[in-house]
Amino acid sequence: MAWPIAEVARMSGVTARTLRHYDEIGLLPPAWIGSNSHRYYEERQLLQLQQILVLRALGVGLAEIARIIGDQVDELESLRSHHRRLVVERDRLDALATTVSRTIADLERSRKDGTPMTSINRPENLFEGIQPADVDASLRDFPEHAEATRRATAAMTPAEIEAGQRERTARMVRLAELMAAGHPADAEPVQHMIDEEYQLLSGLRTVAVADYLAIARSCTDNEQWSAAYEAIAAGLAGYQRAAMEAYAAARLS
Amino acid sequence: MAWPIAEVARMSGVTARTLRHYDEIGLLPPAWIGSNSHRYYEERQLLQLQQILVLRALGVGLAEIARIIGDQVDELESLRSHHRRLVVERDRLDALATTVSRTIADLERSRKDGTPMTSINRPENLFEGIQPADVDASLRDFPEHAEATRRATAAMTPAEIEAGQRERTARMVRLAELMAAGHPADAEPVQHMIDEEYQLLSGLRTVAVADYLAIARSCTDNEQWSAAYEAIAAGLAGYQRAAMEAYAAARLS
DNA sequence: CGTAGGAGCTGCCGCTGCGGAAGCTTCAAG
DNA sequence: CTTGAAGCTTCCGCAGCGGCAGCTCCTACG
Repeated sequence: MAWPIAEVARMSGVTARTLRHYDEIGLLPPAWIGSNSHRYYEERQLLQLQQILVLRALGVGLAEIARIIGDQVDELESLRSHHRRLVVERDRLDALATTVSRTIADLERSRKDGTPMTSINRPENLFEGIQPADVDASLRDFPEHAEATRRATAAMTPAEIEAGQRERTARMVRLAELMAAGHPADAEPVQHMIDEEYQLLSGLRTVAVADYLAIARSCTDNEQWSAAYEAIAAGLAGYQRAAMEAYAAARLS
Repeated sequence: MAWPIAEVARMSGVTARTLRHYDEIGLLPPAWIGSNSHRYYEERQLLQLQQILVLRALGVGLAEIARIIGDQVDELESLRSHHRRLVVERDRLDALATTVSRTIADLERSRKDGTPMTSINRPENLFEGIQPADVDASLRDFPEHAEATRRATAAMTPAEIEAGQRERTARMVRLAELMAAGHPADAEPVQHMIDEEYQLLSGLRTVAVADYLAIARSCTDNEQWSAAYEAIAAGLAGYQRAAMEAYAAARLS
């Protein structure tokens, strides 16, 4: 008992184009191919198609589905990791929605009052503030770490160093957005970012709590650093310091 | 005061590639282009870039950002609609995560007990159940609506009719998934789907509450219909009927 | 017996938002 | 004079198909 492609399409609710696509990527080849090169599917293929559709409805990617079908991985295990991804993505959207609604409220307020909004990233300041050199220059305040850092950066390609710099800048901008959105320094999304930073930092060098707090102080006290932060948004240096101190108090023994 | 592309990249935290891309799609052309065809950006462009990055961080698509920048639409209004999209997507992921975790629990249980799971979509039944003809045949039960429906379908192209059939099938499969996931018939996700169905139906023909309830009864009482439902999953016909009746009770005056 | 229509096929372009790399020019420094 | 850095354009790739063009093949109808 074999069915042509259009029949299968009608039965399963997907288009024939999709079935051809699944054949093309090797996810679901037909049972056999007629002399006129028409695709014919049998029960086994339909069963697999149903499994594919269920997993797809659960948001699992086709590549992942292919691995599950091929029995190379455990369905339960893969569903569990997929669930984790779903929850993370949901939380991200949730935080995003919160930020957006706060932005909307701010905009409405500033339209009514004429109050200007917190301005992020005046670029002329950005230009003055974030010179690549100042990251290195700031190391002078931590001579005992300079050596470790130098060794770490020496092992990196220029491209990696570039990328690191970009990421630091982007991170500061994101932090400024959170600040502008009205999150207090100890709010969850902020602390989540600070945690990421801490993980990166502790990957680079061993960092004691006292050292970490010293770095936090430098955000406002070190001229180069605070200039870089303030160039992005007024008050950002103090905000970063407060966030780091809250992080140390809450999560570092 | 003009900055070359790499400088802007370092300042803003995006790559030069991204800036070129934004130029390419017309989102952010540079202030001017040098005789060596190098791109140079000035303050105005940097300010726009910051606006772009903020909106992008809020998850707004580049096309939408372009319209906002071009002042063709109101930023507030567009943010509001974006917020709605975000919430919808978040809720979708939330429901998905719930379903996945339920699926995981079911799988774990059936592995321990050897209890079989609710089976969706045995395809051989699907084949018997969902013949395109039966949708038309079922109209015999509603002669007073047959004419209206015939007129509506006559105005559609064959491709649209095809698509409609596929969508109905896909909808039934989704409903079966919700049922298998353990949602009661009056649960929110189920009722949401039923509402979509109702909107589609009332777009096709005027439908009174009594008629709607008659249709609900047909799900189990009409042989063709119930066969189609049961072919997808055991108990689906009764589930659909219960969901429709709950919908009528809750939302139709 | 010719032809029209319908169902199938292959193959290519399009969407989003870039990343990555090849292969070229141009400019300043050693 | 040569090297290196920085810029450029152009193309391929990613997920998951949708939608077209242009071909073949089979059946039914006049």
